[in-house]
Formats: sequence, C-alpha cells, structure tokens
Amino acid sequence: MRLSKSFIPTLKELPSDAVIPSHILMLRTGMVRMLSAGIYSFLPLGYKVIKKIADIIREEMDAIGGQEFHLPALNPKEIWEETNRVEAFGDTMFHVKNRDYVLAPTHEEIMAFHAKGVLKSYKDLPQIWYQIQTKFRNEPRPRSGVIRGRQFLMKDSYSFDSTWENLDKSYELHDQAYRKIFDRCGLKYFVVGASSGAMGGSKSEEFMVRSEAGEDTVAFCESCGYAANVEVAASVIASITRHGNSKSVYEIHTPDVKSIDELCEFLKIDQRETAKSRIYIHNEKPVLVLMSGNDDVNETKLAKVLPGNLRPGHPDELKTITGADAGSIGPLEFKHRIIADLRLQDGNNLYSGANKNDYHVGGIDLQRDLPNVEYFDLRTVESGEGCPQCNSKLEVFKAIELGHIFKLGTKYSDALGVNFLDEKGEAHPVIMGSYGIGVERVAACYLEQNHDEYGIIWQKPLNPFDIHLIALNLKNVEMEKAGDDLYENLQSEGFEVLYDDRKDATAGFKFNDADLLGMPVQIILGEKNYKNGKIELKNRRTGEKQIVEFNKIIETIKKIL
RNA sequence: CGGGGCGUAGCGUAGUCCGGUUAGCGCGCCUGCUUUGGGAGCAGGAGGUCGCAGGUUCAAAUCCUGCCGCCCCGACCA
Repeated sequence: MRLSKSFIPTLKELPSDAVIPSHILMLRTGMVRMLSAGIYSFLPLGYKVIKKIADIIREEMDAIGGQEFHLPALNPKEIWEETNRVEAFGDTMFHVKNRDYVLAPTHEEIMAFHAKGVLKSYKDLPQIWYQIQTKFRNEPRPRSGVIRGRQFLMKDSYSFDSTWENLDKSYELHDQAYRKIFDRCGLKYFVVGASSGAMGGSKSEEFMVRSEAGEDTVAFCESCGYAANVEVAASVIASITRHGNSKSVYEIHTPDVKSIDELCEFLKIDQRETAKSRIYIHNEKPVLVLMSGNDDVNETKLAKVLPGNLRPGHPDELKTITGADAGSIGPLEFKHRIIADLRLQDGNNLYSGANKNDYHVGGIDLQRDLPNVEYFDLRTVESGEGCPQCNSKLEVFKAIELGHIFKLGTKYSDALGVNFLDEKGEAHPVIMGSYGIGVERVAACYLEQNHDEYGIIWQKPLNPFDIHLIALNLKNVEMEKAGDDLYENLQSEGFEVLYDDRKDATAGFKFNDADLLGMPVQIILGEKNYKNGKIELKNRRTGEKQIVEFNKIIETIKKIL
C-alpha cells in the first residue's frame, strides 16, 4: 500500500475526547472514527486488523468443528418475547419504531430458532454454530472507545448437545479454542470463574485482560492462578479480635460524626473496632447488614443470601426504620432482621451507631447483645488479602472482559421448544452452550498492552503490515526508482508493505508516522546508504537499528518478524 | 438516570465571568519557491450557521430559557 494514495488519516495532536491509550491510538493512527457515542466506523487500517483477528477466530472455531452462519441483525420481536428477554434486556435492547422488530443484542434465540425441528435426533448432535457479526445494545453510557459501544462486532457461538456430558465437551472445546485465539493474538489474559448473570445457565468463565479501563474488578493470585470476579471472590482474612473482657454498652455523644473514618478519628480507635450498618429493603422488609469497619458490602453475595427483591434503603426511609439518618444507624434495638459479615462473628467491645443522630454506642458484644444475628460472607475482597486457595496475597484490579463462555442448559430450547429424540425415541430439550468474544475488544486490548510513548507496537499476526518502507529524497528520480523497486520486491517476497512514498513529507515526519503506526519492521531507504549499497532497518519493538547490505534485507526482516 | 465538565474552521484551542472592531492563535489544507535522516522555511491563500431554537438588547460566541450532542465519575452492564 502506497501511503500517498491510501486513506490513513493520522493525527499529530491528541484527540480531546479519548482518555485511554487504545482509544487515543486508534484515533491517532486513523483506525477508527466516531460517528456517534458508542458507534464507530472502522477505517481501512483498523478494519484490516479486525479482519486479521476475525480470521484467527475463524480458524480456531473451524478447528473445533464450528460452522459459520450469517444471521440477521433485524429480528422479529416475537421470538424474543417467547424467551421473555424483551423484558430481561429492557432498555438495553434497541427497538425498531415502525415495525415490530428489534436489533439483536445477541443470537441465542435465532440460533435456537434454526435448530428447532432440524436437529431432530441425537444423531444430529453435537453441533457448533457461530457467527462474527454486529450486535446492538443501547448502552446507557458508552465509553473507552470501542471497548463499550452501542454497536460492536462479536463472535458468538452456540453448542447443541444431547447430554450434559457432551455439553461439558463442547464447553471444553471452546475453552481450549479461546486460549489458542488469545494466545495467537499475543494477548496477556487470564481466566476467571464468573456468575452467569442474566444470560441464564450454570457454569461460566470469563477471559479477561488487566486494564485500568476495564469494567470488571477481579481478584487474582499470582502464585497459584486463582482468579475470580470480585463479585464472587473469597479471601482469607483474620476475624476481628474478641477481647477477654466485654464492656457493657454505653452511649457516646458524637456530633457530626457520620463515616467510619470520622468515628475512628473522633474516638482514636481502629476501624476493626467498629461495625458499620447498611439498611437494605428485602422483599419490602428492612434488613440491617452489619460490616466490620469500612468493609464493602458485596451486593452479589448479599443477593444470594437475600434472594428476591433487594435494594438499598432510600435516605428518607432510614429515619422511619431506625430513628436515625445514615451515619448514626446501629444494630442495637433494631427491630428487624440483622445479618452480619463473618469477619464480625463473636466480636465484642464494638462501636456502632446508636439509632439516634449524633450518637454512637460502644461496648457492643455481638454474642451477648445480638444473639440472633446471622453470619454470612458478605464482604468485597481487597488487595493484599489471602488467596483462598494458597493463602498468598491476592491482587484486586480492573479488567476488560474479552470473552465469556457459558453452559446455558435448556433455557432457550425449553422456551422455544427445541427438542430431539434420544435412542429410545423420547423427546428432550437440546442442551445448549453460548460463547462470545468481543472482536474489537481484542484489538483494543492488544493496543493497551502493546504501545509506547511514540505509538503502537504491532507484531505478528495482528500487524496490519509487516514492513513500513520509508523512502527519502523521493524528488531524486533515482531514489524514487529505488524505492519503487524495493517496494515491488518486498511484496513479491510475500511481505505486506506500507510504502511511505510521499514526496512532500519530510524525513522526520515520516519517521514519526512510522513509529506511530508501529509496523514491526521499518526500512529506511536513504540516499547515502543507498549509494554504498546499504539500507537501514529498524525493529519497532526494540528500537534497534541496523545498516545492512542490500542483498541481506530479506533475511534481516525475517529475523525481526 | 444522578453528579461534574465541555461544544468556536478538518484537529487542538483563545475569547464567554464583565455584551460593543473584520472572532484570534497553533497544526493541518491550497499555490509558489526553497528544503529533505527525526513532525521544515519564506511568501501568498482558502476555510466559521461560534451545537440548535427561541428570548433580552441599539448590539449576543458572550446574558436568559428550552433542547441536542460529546467526555469523565457514579448507577447499570449476557
């Protein structure tokens, strides 16, 4: 590709809307342009990368027996109503105004629709069907460039099996395929167990990449590889100390003391001597959730303990329920259910709110004063706590979800009546799995992990070109000829070459563009070296430059690639 | 949806508080000449519904009202 004729609009200045490196780099290198919030056009360079990622995915999906479909994005709403997912998706689903269609946010229903009546016998199973297509979700807040968009490219596949054991096999095939895909893309990733959320189904795992731009928070153990979404992560921590002597309960005047930090400062105590109260409304009834110090209530864990309708109490409800505002609420005299985090179990000499504004109480003994409290693991783990598997230190950080594999079960086949006949002629719902990869996220994560202050550092196999050929002094006809010849030769050797043949750009301009665009090998064709039969090559990743004989070009390139 | 910020030429921005020249600057773009190993120099030039609509005023980028859009934090998130 000749740069003089190609549409690769690079930006010298930082785009003001972009914050994270991948977004900035995609804009600066002319890979994408935004059309509207969360809606991006892929320009030729960006699309080239997307196609390379999609090809890798295709190869690995085909290798496990996957068959590629091309499905409609426009779906009759009726099908989605059969599985009750119009309601489940709510405002996240795009609705077409002038016909009863929706824009598909995923494709379980449509794949199941096609399976119905066609996968009739156990002999037809298993099947793995996949597609690489655009999905639509009306995200309330798109962000981080292509990482969270309202329209995005997703590889989703669906497995259809006759037994749960076979589903395990399909799931395992995907697990292995996903590892190969992300390995081939050169990503540093890890796998976490996750809750299945609104998709329904049992087991699920997420493929994650560590990034400040991530929307998930995970706990990770370097030494044993334990990884879990912080929503479900456990940790080993010391319980609070039970003192030999239990003081009796006494009231303390604490004007303007609201937070645990303020309370600790006011009383010169450690946060572990305090118990924080949060009021939740569970199936219309108040529940007090007691935590040690500033420990965070983990609402996912809480929801498991309190199934059904659950929400935090509104500030204006708190006074009616407890007699005090947030900041002065406590467990003593609380007239409804109280549950507490395990860390607090059997604690004594604790400080908490007095259910009277501007007052706290000390000397609480949970055994003595609140014998009916129920204890559960309710806290959110934090960095530095012990790994539940090996007791090494856990690290908690943000991560981007690249892929997610689910054992769906029969939720969709039940709802849509996708049945097969077993050996005995009995009908059963087909057992499904569902497996997604965010294709643009793969590109974004690659950039997050492979850049420096000058720009992108591409390496095989995602690099849009192998070689960035920079020809200088092009107004010299001899040099122009040399550049053109080299360009042709490199291509005939099978390399993908981006040829900077611009006559009006200065050398420095070209060098900086090359570093920004980041092809693995830069070849600099300059007059002086050329006259000595030599040429300069630069390794973008290491920055190493070498001047070689013209006839050594190919072997040198192959070493770098 | 809550909180905060922003919207002025393709990009980045000044001016807005306190209304008053022809809306300024850098980059980019066009023409010419000179340059050509780390984002060139000189000269000339094009390019603006100041987000949109309404209002106040002799006068609005600037003040008021409504709306739209974008970014960040939060809520939400198969």
